[in-house]
Amino acid sequence: MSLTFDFVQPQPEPAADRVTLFADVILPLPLPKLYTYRVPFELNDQVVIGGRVIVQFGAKKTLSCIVAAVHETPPANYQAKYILEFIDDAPVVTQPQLKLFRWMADYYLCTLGEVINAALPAALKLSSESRVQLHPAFETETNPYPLSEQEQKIVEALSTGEEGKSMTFTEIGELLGIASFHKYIKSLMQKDVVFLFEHMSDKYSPKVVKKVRLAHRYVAEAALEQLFAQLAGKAKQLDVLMRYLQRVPVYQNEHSNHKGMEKAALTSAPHLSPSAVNTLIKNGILEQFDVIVSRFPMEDDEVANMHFTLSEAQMEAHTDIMRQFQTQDIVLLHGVTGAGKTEIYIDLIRQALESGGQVLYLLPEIALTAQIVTRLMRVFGSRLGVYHSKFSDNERVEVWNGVLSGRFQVVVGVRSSVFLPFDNLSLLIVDEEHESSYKQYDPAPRYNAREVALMMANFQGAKTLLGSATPSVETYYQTRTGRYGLVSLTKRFGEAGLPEIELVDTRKSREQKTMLNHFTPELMQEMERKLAAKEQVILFQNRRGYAPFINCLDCGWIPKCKNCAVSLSYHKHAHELRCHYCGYHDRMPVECPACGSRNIKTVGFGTEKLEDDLKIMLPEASVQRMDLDTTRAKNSYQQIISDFEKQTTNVLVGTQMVTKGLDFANVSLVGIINADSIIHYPDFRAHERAFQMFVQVSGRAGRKGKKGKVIIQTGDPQQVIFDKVIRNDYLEFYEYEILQRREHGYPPFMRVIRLTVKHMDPVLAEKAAILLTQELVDRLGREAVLGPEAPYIFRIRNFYLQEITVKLSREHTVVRAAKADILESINLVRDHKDFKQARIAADVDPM
DNA sequence: AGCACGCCGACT
DNA sequence: GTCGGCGTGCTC
Repeated sequence: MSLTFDFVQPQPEPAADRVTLFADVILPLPLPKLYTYRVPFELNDQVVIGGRVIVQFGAKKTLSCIVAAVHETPPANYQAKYILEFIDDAPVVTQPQLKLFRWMADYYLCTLGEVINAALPAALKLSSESRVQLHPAFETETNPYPLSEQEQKIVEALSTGEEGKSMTFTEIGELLGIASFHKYIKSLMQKDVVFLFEHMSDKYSPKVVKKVRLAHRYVAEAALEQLFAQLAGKAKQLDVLMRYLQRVPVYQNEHSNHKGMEKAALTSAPHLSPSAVNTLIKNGILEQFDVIVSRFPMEDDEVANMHFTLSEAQMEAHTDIMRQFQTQDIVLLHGVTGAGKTEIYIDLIRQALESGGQVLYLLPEIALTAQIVTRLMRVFGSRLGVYHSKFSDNERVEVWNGVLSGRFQVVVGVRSSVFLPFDNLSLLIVDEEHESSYKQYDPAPRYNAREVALMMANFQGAKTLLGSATPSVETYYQTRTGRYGLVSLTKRFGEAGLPEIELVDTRKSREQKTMLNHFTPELMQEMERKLAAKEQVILFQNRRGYAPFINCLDCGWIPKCKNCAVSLSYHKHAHELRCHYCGYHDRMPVECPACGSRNIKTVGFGTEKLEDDLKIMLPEASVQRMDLDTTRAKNSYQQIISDFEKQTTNVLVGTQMVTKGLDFANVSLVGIINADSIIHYPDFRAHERAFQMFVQVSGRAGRKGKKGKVIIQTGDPQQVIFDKVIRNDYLEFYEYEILQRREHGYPPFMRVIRLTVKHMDPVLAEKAAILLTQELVDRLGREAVLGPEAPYIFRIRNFYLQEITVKLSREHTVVRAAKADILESINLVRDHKDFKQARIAADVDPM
């Protein structure tokens, strides 16, 4: 039910001997502290910690917020306002959540309001909107003021329909078809024709299905016979009626009529006339009624508890994990791609459920596919909730409420599912734990879901299994220190051997002029061979668009984004130049705006160009591209995957999206088109990321017994990292990388906090950053602070950037004290009169 | 985050 | 002379 309500008036002053309660509320705003409101005495028993209340904040705003605490201490320096309304009689945010959210705000240097804002599905955040209603005293006949045509329209709309009808501003805008209608409302208010009031509404609306059933008086057999006689000659209506009786056995069981059937099953049936259905309803033969249904329809647990057997290696790993859980809260399952980690997870989840606890299974967004959901559904049936970013708000609220009510005991979800109201978590699984997409980069809270989930597991006493074929250096280090357990699964499931990896030197090919567009002859030949054998190919290129920039060959002109310090990428399909940082786009010029030349060339290449080239070079093959641009729509991602699965497409070209979790049995070749751009990235994690990407994408080659092949194109095959990729030697990579980290003082040995100063004015950005650095150095010491420095892309969305990196020892007390110092320094700069417009963001553990 | 209060340019 | 720009401060 969509609950709507208007505000109650503030309560009168309570008598002195009565208990006066105050509630500290979390406003969904980036404010550093909680605000204290007074509970109207009559409603004392309605305050619920974790429940939503409505308050007036400032002169105009009415907001819904969460009660964080209730107490009897009146604020010393100000008069608390009254809470206007209580929405929930049970917590929407539970105590364990509040504890976790506080930890998040603290750890990630943001406000509780920001955490709440990210946590609550938008549909749980009430919005206030102004509504317009006809003044009760208004009558058209007695109205002394003349009304304009537009005003007349508004009055008409408000007086049609039931008494006291109201409209929102948006509705009025739609009615008049113009944006600037406020003047008419203002004028109508002055003439006492309408008045305004504030109205809050829950945005969640349950899903309703229209059903039909036979009107009661026809249910008896005799009455039915009579009805048939009555409808004789009305063939279409009789058809509908027959179909209804076929589906609902009214003859055999009169009670079955009560539930009826879905109206859509009649109106959209191929041989039935929708208008005949409506005629039957109009004539009172069928009656229509609404039923509230779940957005996650689940027949029953028939499908559930499907069993499968683990392989011997999986069994062993499973036993080992359970054994380690006896002494260890966190275990890393290091299993090569295709080793069958998912079956182990499923078995552990089943076990956890049997003991009565909740389970959270975290996956990166691109790995949470229909494949995995279907698989889990078959085992866990209606106990499984799915939390995905492409879900609508209403769907998210249903998952949220389902966890609260206990309907969903297992949730498989993406990053944001760490916000769900678990209170009895017994198992946490973080698959692909090394994934950087677990980290939210912008806006605040800049949290890492893996770390938040680990903290939640810690608070609730749950065991955690981290899974990866290429664990993050930080996580693997913890297994070395003994803080995490370790289980390794090194054999691929079902006899599939590891792919053969070949390095191909693009520099040599270029010198010999044997390159075919961006393909070496080796890769080209291999592709042709595989396609001839009716096998599939995946090509990985970590850059979308057609070309990263275009260039006038006569005057050297390169189009740049007007908001950011980057060149514009050329997107051929849209025939546009686009900025990948702010979304700015412009038509592709026919001639150079600087010199008028038509001699404009594209430079470099992205997925779109590869796709284009391949369509010409391999005319027989069907080529599909998978990147941010081709997967924006809700189902396009799934469509691309299923086309590839069905082998409608032979070659899949894509960005990082193709590296994750896709299991295609027929892929025998993976090509990495430009390995160098991934390795040479100005960041301490560049090698780790490169290693992970290469190994993950290689894992796409060869499954179900077929040995796959991987071709890596590089200008420098001698780089150390390749050697480890080729031998798929994670350990060796780790040993090499951990030395670098120790030597240069990076995680896991040191903790990094990145501060970014943004300002529209480049000079002020730099000055603010220098001041911030000075403050930090004063508090933390010179050696802890690096920068300030303008990043490689020094301007984004018209803001000039400056970065400061703080490195801290990992000791808890040090970090805690340092964070207080950092906050103090930031506030100092913020309060400085010259830097009022500077924006400062802190990113704890950046990735 | 909004929104109000407060000081400097282009208009009736 | 005013209307309105957005810069700064506050919201229990």
